[in-house]
Amino acid sequence: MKNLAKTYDPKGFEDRIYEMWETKGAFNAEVDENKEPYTIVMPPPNITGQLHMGHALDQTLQDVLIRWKRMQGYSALWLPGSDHASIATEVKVAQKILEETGKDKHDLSREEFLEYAWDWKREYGGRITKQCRKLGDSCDWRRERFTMDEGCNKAVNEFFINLYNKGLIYKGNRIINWCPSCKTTLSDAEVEHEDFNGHYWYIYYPAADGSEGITVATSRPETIFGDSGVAVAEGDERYAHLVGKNVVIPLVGREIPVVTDEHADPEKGTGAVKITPAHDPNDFEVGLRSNLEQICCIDETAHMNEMAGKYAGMDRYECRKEWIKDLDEAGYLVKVEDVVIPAGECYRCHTVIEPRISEQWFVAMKELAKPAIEAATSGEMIHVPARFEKIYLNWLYDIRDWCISRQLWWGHRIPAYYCDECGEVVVGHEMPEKCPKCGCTHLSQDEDVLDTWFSSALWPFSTLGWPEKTPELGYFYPNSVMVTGYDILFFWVIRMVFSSCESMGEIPFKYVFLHGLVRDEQGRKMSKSLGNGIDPLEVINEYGADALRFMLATGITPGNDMRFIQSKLEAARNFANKLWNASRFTIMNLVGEDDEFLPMADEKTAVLKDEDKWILAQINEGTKYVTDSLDKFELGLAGQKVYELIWDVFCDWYIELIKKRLWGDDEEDKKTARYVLQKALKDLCKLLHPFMPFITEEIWSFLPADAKTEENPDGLLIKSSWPVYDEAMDYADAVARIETAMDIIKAVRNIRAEAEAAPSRKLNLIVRTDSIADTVSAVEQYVKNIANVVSITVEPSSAEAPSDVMSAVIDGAEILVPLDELVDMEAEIERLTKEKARLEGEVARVEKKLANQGFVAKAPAELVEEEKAKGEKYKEMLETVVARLESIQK
RNA sequence: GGGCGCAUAGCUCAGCUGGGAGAGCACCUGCCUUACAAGCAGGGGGUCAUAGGUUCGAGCCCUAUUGCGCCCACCA
Repeated sequence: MKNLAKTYDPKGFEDRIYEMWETKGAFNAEVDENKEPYTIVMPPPNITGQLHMGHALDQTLQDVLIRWKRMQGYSALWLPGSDHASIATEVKVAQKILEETGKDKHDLSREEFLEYAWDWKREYGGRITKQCRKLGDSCDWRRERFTMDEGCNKAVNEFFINLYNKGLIYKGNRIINWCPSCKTTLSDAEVEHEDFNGHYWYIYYPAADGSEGITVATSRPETIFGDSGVAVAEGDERYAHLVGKNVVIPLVGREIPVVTDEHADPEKGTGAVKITPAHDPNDFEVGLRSNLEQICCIDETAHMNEMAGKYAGMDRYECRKEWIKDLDEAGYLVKVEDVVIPAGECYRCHTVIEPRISEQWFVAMKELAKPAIEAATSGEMIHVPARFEKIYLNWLYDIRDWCISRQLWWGHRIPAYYCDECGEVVVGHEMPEKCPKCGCTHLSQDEDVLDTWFSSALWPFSTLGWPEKTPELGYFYPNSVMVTGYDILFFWVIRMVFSSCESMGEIPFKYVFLHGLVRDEQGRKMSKSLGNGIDPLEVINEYGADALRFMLATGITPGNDMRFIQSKLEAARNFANKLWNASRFTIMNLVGEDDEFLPMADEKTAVLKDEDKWILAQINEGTKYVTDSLDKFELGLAGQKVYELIWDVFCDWYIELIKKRLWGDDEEDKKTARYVLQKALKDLCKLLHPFMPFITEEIWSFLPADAKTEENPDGLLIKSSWPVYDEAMDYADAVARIETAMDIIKAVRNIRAEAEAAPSRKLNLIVRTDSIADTVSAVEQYVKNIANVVSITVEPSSAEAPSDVMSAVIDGAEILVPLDELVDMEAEIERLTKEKARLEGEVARVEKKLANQGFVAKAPAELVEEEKAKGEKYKEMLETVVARLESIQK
């Protein structure tokens, strides 16, 4: 008979479903003025990478949002792409060239190298986007972009030229962060600060005139060869006699002036600080103020140059060792102090940064930062969670100019051209025919490329066609939300904001939804070097994409790191299995021998029973909760709620409540039962679909289709509509009756377990009640069906009770179960005593609350009433338990 | 030096605007009950890091302390 496969095996359908979606264009988003746009552009993964858990988390969150919004009727665009990752790719390609040909990168011409790089891109660039499909990403692949494709290239040049023409991009000789290993400059954001165990070496510089010299402390003695002065604080009497005079660099013999400068702090070190303008950002500033020489002594590979005399050619650290030894031997090393030294590292290769003076391109940030600050402070752009706004703003308040030129080949070449004759700089889309200044026809383009983040900064609008005024740009911009890790807030988010404000005159996205890192089971960061990374594809292979997605999206708090917990993954898989089996049950009861659907009621003809109303009410409330949670980006809460609705509500109760009806002979009622069963399952599939798209679509294909619409001619779940909360739904009475039935059933189960009465043993119940006799009669059948009860006798509480019974008390009634030989009076007394204590506690708590004048006077009246009602309820229950105990003890 | 996060059941974590402590896993007991043993039913387990404070009422708000982690920063 037509049904789902006997066992849940995601491998059996995930790929097939994805292919179907793609074939049917289910992810395609169009400019449609009849719909509201909803846009997410995917943070472009690096073409060098493989899909890792970070991507899986990032993309799952995006896919949940985009699928949800698509179902809500938005024209939901999720635009995918990849990043050329300038440094990372260049390093990888260079490695490959070395391995394959034994040649160094510089043995090749720029053009030859780039050919390799493009080959590499063609071969591996699509790797991640292929892997994304395994995750179920519902991207509009027709619109896939690459940061170095023609359009992005154009956007980059346009942006650069605009900023240059406004004077916001300039070329300057400044001290910059230099990575001696990647052999390129880095922006401040790309430098990570680490603490190292180091030393202060105190070194004596004799005075040139033979008088008392100066001792300075330094953590980097190898920079002494680049010293061009010693600074002391103005008015520091210890050194006043030397200000304006020279001291001599020991062993080197070069004379350098002693100057006063605000940078020198009498409290620190010896109060005198050596100044190396070419290798320290502070010293650079001091040098400018006192007009000191900029002497470079370390080359771009972090080796000493000719300024270091006999140490020339040595690695900076090797030199340090030798140099200190020599200074010590010559008597200039005064003392050594152990100390923790912070140092900057390259964020890619972790080599210690060497500050160098160099002519580079910069973006002037002060003005550009203003609208980005305004975007956040005005509340126009919202950070989720809110605490990141402060971090965002602090960075912007202290922002420094952004060094954007990189000494690499792979990237966007800087659109600046130099006249070979007069050196005139021309910035433009193409190389000019001749120099506008001297008319020379020999010009050459700047050799450098731009920081990778310069192009990704334009991602929210360059991907939609900017600088062209495309319909897409008009419709899908600004983006609705940017979903990304908090670790790239500075690299990327901030730069997108100011770039967008500058180019589009508008913020790039309304919400910045930041998530944390996926850590390993021990809480460590997943990293290549630790080898503790977990491959999402392997997880998908074993557990299915749905399970992985569900694990990643639930049980998390926005902005917090999460751990990859195996048992959580299994729980998610088990949940999928549960839904699978519940669906099999449903389909089994909907489909006849002939594989056709059995007759079913519809919304109008269904005659709903209490449990039908109950499940519909539960799903209705659940829909509101899930929708509200998603609105607040609380994906974890939303997912948890769907889990409860499916497992605890639908499977544990509703299916049990209607089984006998489905198998009975009341044909009319069966039609209603079938209708509600499939309606409930379909709504639950809708609510779960953003989280577990594959299994829900597969199940959906076996269920009776909702009317196919023009929007959704294939009747796909992915294109169906999100359930809407129905405020008018009022099934309170039915819900109350079902809850009473559940109370009785639980009481019976409890007693059965306690008495170790076999599930097969049929029970007779006595329900003693003075208040809810009608309700009990109304729900009798449920109790009989589910709790394996044969008869229920409803009596007033004054009636005589049989002796060999076990009992339980519920709100409004006492449940008695005659169990003859199984009744263990001692156990019964113990249980009742415990229950009595619990109820006494409850009563005491309520009474204390109500005796508190402050509570009665100040708490909301509704709450006070609620407490009173509870008090009554517990008192009544307590009385019942006490009476039972007394009667037993007699 | 500045800023932030986290401390809740044995483990991993939820707990939204303050109003009777939750989940999953693990553990104990009983079940192959015709959707599901990746399951069903029942059960045990928490002074919500510590000390104060605000409040009728605090896991949640305020202050301080302790421990762990993270981010930023040009200390010789």
